[in-house]
Order: sequence, then structure tokens, then C-alpha cells
Amino acid sequence: MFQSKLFYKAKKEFPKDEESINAKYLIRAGFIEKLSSGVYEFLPLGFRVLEKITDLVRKEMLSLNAQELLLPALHPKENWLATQRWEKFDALFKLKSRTGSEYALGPTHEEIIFPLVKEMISSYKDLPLALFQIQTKFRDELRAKAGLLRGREFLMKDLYSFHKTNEEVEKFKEKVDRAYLRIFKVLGLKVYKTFASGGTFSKYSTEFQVPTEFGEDEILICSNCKVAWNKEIKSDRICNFCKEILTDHKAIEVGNTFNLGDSFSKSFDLKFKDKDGKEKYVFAGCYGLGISRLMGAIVEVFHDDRGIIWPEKVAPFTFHILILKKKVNLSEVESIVKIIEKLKKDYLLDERNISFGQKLVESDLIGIPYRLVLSERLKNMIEFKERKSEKVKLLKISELFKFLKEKLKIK
RNA sequence: CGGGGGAUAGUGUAAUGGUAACACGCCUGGUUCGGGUCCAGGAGAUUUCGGGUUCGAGUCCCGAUCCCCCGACCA
Repeated sequence: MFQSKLFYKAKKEFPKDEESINAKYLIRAGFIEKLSSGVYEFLPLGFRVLEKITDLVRKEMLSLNAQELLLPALHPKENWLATQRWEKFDALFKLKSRTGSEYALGPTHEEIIFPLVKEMISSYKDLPLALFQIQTKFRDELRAKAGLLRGREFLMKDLYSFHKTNEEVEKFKEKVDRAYLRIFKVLGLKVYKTFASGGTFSKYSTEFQVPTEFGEDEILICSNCKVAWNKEIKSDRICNFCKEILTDHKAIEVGNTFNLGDSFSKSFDLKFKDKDGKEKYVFAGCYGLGISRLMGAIVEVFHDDRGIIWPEKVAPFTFHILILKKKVNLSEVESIVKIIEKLKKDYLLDERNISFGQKLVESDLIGIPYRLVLSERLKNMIEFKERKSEKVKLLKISELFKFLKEKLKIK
């Protein structure tokens, strides 16, 4: 990608109407723009980050043998009446068609997927079943805030699993928990598995919380066991496992896993015929992961006063090539591009005719993990620098492939 | 929805009640180049919207809308 053609503009100042770190940095660096409160536009840079997070999450969901599908965002009122959540779910966006039909804009999809699954399963042989989607959700928040951390429209991965017994749900839920932890590990995010109540979903749940300044949940962390409790439900301040004293933190919930039991199956009369010939209710779980919220949380955690510092796997590009030369040597650029393509990585090439200082400043602002600089000062050497470090390394073009391959741990 | 703050050019700001200014960005030409170069010229605004007071309103008054923060609620 040529930076001169990229649909973006870095701003010289932070936006005046945003306070949260994620919104300030993402807007200033040209990843997102605000349309209205809690509703953001994802520009090419921001969209690439969403896509990379999506890829990472999708890979883990497929590894659980979950199948991907896409459900509507426009939900008939009847589905929500069936669970009594038309009235109970406060943040439900409701709308009326010209002919008077009423709809909800989907904030979650139990009301849609349970009737759908009912069409397909009838026997114990059809279970277990796991389905997921990555889709835009809508919640009528009383107050949207903190940029991408609490929007009225946001991107979310939602997974639903269906089982013969409650024990199977619990087992599957643990597998999902581990998949989530693998995702956060790849991102380098410290995420705490947090015990909490279940809200309108179920009696209890597991939340995945990232400690950040702009987080709105309060959690109690056990530094020894690396787990946490939501402050709302924990009456004491002692770890249930090791008796350590817990410490207070503000945190943002990026994911959760719920055991739904058979409650939704009862609402929609979702049953299967078991081996013994008896009809039984299906046990289910649901598992959410906020994709756009995760993007915001990453910026909250990974930034410095010069800009964003993206984790490699979700950066908009892996390499940022800066040409700090008056006369560009095209063959030199081409050979670097070939090396990156050979490594199967993407790059942003800053070939703009602007001052070198501006290129360097904007490069730090955007926060692409690996920077390659071509400069007359370096003669025929290439400068390599990681965004997260101050160290630079000079390399000959002939050494570049091997060096990057080892650096990025590519097999 | 309660409390607080705010809305002026694409962005950030300025303007004792006297007819909108500056910086950045943008366009033209030149110049410079390792941390948002410098010079010259140019374009760009019914000052969020609607009323009112006044000879005269960005400024004062009333109403609305939108945005931010705190709270209540919440992936």
C-alpha cells in the first residue's frame, strides 16, 4: 500500500471532543472518525485492524469446531417477546416499519439462533453443535462513552453452543475460555479471567477483563492466581483459591462466556430425542467477544506519548517502509518489497513528497510494529526499528530476509 | 434521565456589544530534508439551529439540537 494513496489523514492535534485515550489516538492517527456519540466510522487503517482481530478470533473459533454463519441484525418483535426480553432488555433498540411491524436491532442473538437451531436438530446425534458469527450489534446505551469501549453500534463475535447435558456445556465453556486466553496471549494483553454474575443472560458468567484507566468495571485481582472477581458479586476481598488479599482495579470487559442452562431452550421449546427415546431440553452456552472494543482496549494499553504501538498480529500493516531520500532508488525499494512479500507480510510504503520529520512523526503515531528506513545517510544500508523499542539496527539488503525471518519467527 | 462543561473554516484556537482573526491543513510557485522545514501568493465561515433584546449580536436573553465528562444502566 502506498501511503500517498491511503484514505487517511493524520491530524496534528487530538480531537477536542474526546477524552479517552483510544478515541483520541485512533482519530488523530486516522483509524476512525466519529459519526455520532458511540458510533464510529472505520477508515481503511482501522478496518484493517478489525479484520486482523477478526481473522485471529475466527481461527480460534474454527479450532473449536464451531461453524461460522451470519444472522440478521433486524429482529422481529415476536422473537423478543418469547423470552420477555422485549421489555426486560433495557438497551434494546426498537423500531417500527411503515406498516406497523415492530423490530429490534440485535444486541445479541439468542432470540434468533434458538429458533433457527430448532429447525435443524431433533436427535442426540445432532449434538453437540457450535455456531458463531462476527457481526455488528446495536445497544441503546443511556450513555455511550470512552470511544470504542462503549458504543451504540459495535462489532462482536458471538458463539452459541448446544449440548445434551449441562456438564457438556461446562466442558465446552472451558474450551472457549482457553481459546480466549490464547487470543489475548497473541495480542500480548493481560486479560483476567473474572468470575461474575450473569445479568440478563444467566445466573453466573465468566468475564475477560483488561485492566485500563478508562475501564468501567471494577474487579478484584489475585496477583498470585492471575484471576479476578467482579466487585459487584464478591463480598470479601480474599482469593477463593489461595486466600491472598485481592487488589482493586478498573477494567474493561472484552469478552465473556455464559452457561445458559436450558432457559432459552424452554422459551423456544428446543428439544432433542435422547438415546433413551425421551425428549429433553437442549443445554446451551453463549460466548461473546467484543471485536471493536478489543481494538479500543489494545490502544488503551499499548501506546506512548508519540502514538499507538500495535501488537504485530493485529497491526494494520506489519512493516512501515519510510523513504527518507531525495532521489528514490526504485530497485532498492522493489527488493525490500519482494522480501516482505516472500515473508507473506503486508507493508505500508511512505513515498510521499513531504518532510522527513513528518514521516517519522506520523509513523510513530500510526504505530506499525516494524519500521524500515531508506536514507542517504545510511548509504546502502537499511535501518530496522521496532515501534516498541528505541534501538535501531542497520542491515545490508542481502541480510534483510534472513534477519526478518528470524525476528518475526517465521518458519 | 440528574449534575457539570462545550459548540467559531477540514483540524486546533482567538475575537472590551461595533460587522470574524491566527496556526496547522488545502491550492500555486520556490526551498529544505533523520523527528509535524522555510518563504511568497491564494482559496476556504450564513460563528450548530430557531426566536428575542439592540442602531448594531460570535458575544446578552429564551428555546432546541449535538458533543464531552461524572452518576444511574450495561457486551
